[in-house]
Formats: sequence, C-alpha cells, structure tokens
Amino acid sequence: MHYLYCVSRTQNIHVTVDAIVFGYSKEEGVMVVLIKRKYPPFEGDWAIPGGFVEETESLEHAVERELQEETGIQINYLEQLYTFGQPKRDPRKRIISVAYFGIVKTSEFKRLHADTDAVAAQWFNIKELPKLAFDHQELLDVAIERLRGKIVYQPVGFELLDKKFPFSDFENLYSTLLDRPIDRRNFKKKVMHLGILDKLEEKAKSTGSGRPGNLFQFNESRYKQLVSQGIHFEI
Amino acid sequence: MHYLYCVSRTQNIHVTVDAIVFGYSKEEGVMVVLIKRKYPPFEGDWAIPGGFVEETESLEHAVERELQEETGIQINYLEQLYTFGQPKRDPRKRIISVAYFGIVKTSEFKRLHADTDAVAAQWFNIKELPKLAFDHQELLDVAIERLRGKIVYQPVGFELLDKKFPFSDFENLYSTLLDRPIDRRNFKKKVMHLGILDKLEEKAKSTGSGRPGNLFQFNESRYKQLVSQGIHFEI
DNA sequence: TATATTTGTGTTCTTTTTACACAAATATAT
DNA sequence: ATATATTTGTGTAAAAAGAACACAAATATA
Repeated sequence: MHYLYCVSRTQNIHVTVDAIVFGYSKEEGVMVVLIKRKYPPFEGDWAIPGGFVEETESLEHAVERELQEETGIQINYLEQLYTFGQPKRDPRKRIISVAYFGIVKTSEFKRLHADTDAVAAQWFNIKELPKLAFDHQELLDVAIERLRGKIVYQPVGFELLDKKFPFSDFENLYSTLLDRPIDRRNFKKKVMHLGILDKLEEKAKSTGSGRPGNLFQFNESRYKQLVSQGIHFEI
Repeated sequence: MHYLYCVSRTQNIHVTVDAIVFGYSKEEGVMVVLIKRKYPPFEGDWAIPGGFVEETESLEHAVERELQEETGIQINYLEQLYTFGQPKRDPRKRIISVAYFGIVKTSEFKRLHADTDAVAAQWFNIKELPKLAFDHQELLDVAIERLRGKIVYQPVGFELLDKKFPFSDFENLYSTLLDRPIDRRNFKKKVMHLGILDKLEEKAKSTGSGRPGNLFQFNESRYKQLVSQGIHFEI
C-alpha cells in the first residue's frame, strides 16, 4: 500500500462521535449524562449521547450538535478522549466512534438537571450507573479514568465549578474524585502557593449552617504561565 | 437525533490509520520513519505511513498491516495517539485519520535503518524534518509531545532501548528527549531507588574510548507493581 | 444563649530534591 | 611503555517540599 490517499476504495465504515459529559455539585457528587434508547438494539438501555458525523462538519462540531439535539446541553469544556473501533462493537455495521470528554459547570449542571428529563436524558452519579448499551461502559470507564487523572496535574476542576466558589467546594471535588480524604490545610497551602486561585473579598452566601467562607476564583493567566513552564499539578 | 444508531444514513467519510514510529540510537538520537509520496497530491513530499482501514479488521490490526506493507516495520510498542478529522485535511475527500504512536527498539531500529530505503521509507531525526504532506507535521508534533510527556512519568524509554543497555544510553535518551542536561548521579540515584532497573553482572563491550560500564535491564514486574500502586515517574 | 457546623490558620518533623568533584578503567597516540 | 583523552562510578550536605496535626472564630438552629 504505497498508494495511501491515492486509491479510491469504497469503505463501508461509519463514523460517529460520542460525548461523555460530566457535571458536579457538592450535594450529588460527580454526575454523567446518559440517554435512554428508544429503539433496538439495546432498546430501553441507557447510552452515551452521540451520533453520526456529517460530511462537512468538524468532529467537535458534530459533538456539540449532537449534544444539543439529544440533551440540550452546551458544554464549556471539551477534549477528545479516545477512538473506539472494534469491528463488532455495533451488531449492525462497522462503526468507528470518536469519543469526547465534556464538562459543564455546577450552575449549568443544576439548571440542566432540572429539565433534561424532558428530552429523555438523565444525570447519573458515576458510582451508581445503570447497565449501558454497546461498549459504552468501557467508554465511560476510560472517561472517568481520564477525569481523575487530569485533575491531579491540570486544574480541570475549575471547569466543573462555577466561576466563583468557596474553597470547600474545590476541596470536596478533589476529595470526591480522588476518593480519599484531603488535608485541608496542606491542600490549601499548596494550591495558594501555586497561585492558581485568587481569594475574593466576597463571602459565600450562607448555604446552611456553619461559618461563611471567602469565595475564590480561578486565575487563568497564572495557570497558563505555569503550563508554559511545563509545570504539573501533583495535588 | 434520538435515533442514534437507528438511522441508516449514507456517510461518505473514509477512515485511515497513520503510524508515527520512533526509533533511537545513541549516535543518531530520536528518529521517526517517513515515506516518500509517489503520486499527487503532495507528490514527492514525505508523509507519515498509513492507509485505509478494512471493514473487518481492528484499528490496531490496520496499523500493523499498513506499517508492514509500507515500511517492513514490526513495532514492539503501539498506542493510540489522537484522531484527526478536520473536513479539509485531505483535498480530495473527507478522511478521518486515527493516528497511532509506535516504538521500535534500538537494535531493530539499526537493522531497519539499513534497509528501509528499499521500500521508499526513511528514518529522519526529529530535529531535522523535511516538509511533510497534508497536516502530517501536526500529527508529528502531537506525537513528539506525547513521547516527551510519556517518558517523564512512564518508562517508555525502555521500549526504545534494547533489552540490555549501558546506563549512559538510558541517561542520554532522557537528556535528548527532554532536551536538557541531566545530573548523572541524581538521575541514577532516583532510577535505582525506584527499582525499575536491574544491574547485570555483564559489562558492556567496549564501544569506543572510556571505561566500560555495567549493563542494565528493565525490571518489568517491579514496574507493573509500581503502576498498580498508581505511582508516577517524575524523572 | 447553648449547641452544632463549617471556616481559617502555623509549626514541626520527615522526605525528597538539588548541587557538586574526583578517582578508576579503558582506548589511542606517541 | 607511558602519557593523554574519554567514559564510568560514587556520597554528602544544604534546600525545598510534603505530611501530620488542633484549636479558635463565625454563623444557623434549637
């Protein structure tokens, strides 16, 4: 095959995109959005949203379009995850699926949570998942692993939180995702020392009992500076 | 689009795999294999080896098959890199390319280096690359970034070296890839402390001037143990 | 006004990382 | 055979980063 890109062969392979979208709230933890299948195969099972790529659109565009159509979600962070292409992953025909990994912010998550049911989409806690169609459990496993891996060296955490948040939300997110307790003082010391969080003057509006704390905000330029220096965030 | 996987649409998109294969030798540094295009577009330019996926084979199989056909290479390490799918990346039709990242060992690299010319394939130092066809420079940039990123937390270095190697080869590889000097004593201390290298009794056969050193060997079980404990190799 | 809940903060000890120089073994040239 | 150049092998001390740890202040609620 020296004729790469030169032969004109008819290939009967179809390309889809799938999107594993995460949301987070302090109350519910890390959630992922799934849709209920209405037709066979796997009728009635839950699946990761996605669909066919159109010939003239980019892969990213396809993801955003499908998400919009199936779930009404507009994500604010998107990155390519992995491409799944085993021959028999769809029983009907050969499908190559380019999976993406998306995140919505807490406020958006809460808003969506209220009305995604209207479009047969639903949020599930990543620790309490239903049986999934196709090889979607595998996609989800890869995505969760990636999310977990990313937060320890890149502050993807910010994509999950709102623009302003109390420090405890940030800490809880890490503790939840890493599934282990975190020492509040050491964690704060480290994060503040990196300079990626700015402490605001505002206090959080009291959300229950306890002392109200300051709000914090992600310092994006500082973050970019650190990344350009090749610095990892081993939190 | 709730009909994911239910519509039977005709998609005129083609799927290819590409393989960015790296080799290393102390004398030549980090090398990558390219093939010379014999037909338009980009006739005469160099390109990354690859080709169309067949309907019944896995993506990995397609990569290995194409590599074998175009370059005669059998890699010993392969992982998926990224999927490139911009609409106009091939001027003729829509092509989604699943790029892979491969490595051959030094001995294999030297052997191939001698005869890959026979099949219009050639090794290039990653610092002295020719102009590439299509968006292949971008694929290569992503692959090099990945290679560089990987060696600092996973010992992919071993995939590039022979089974037995003098410590200086290992050190030079890291120094070359990271493009910065490495303190020999501290580096050795760290690596040996991790336990991923076993010191052999054999000495390297003298390869020029200087004191002959011991040979070392990758300790795979120790490595797996560390990985299962979630340990990263920040070398 | 007492109680429960959450936030905020500093020090000490341990571990890890960095900086740094000289002697031993070989090959080559004279 | 002797001198010279090249490469390997090794330890210590100072600095930085990480881990362990407890109590007072601010609010909501009973």
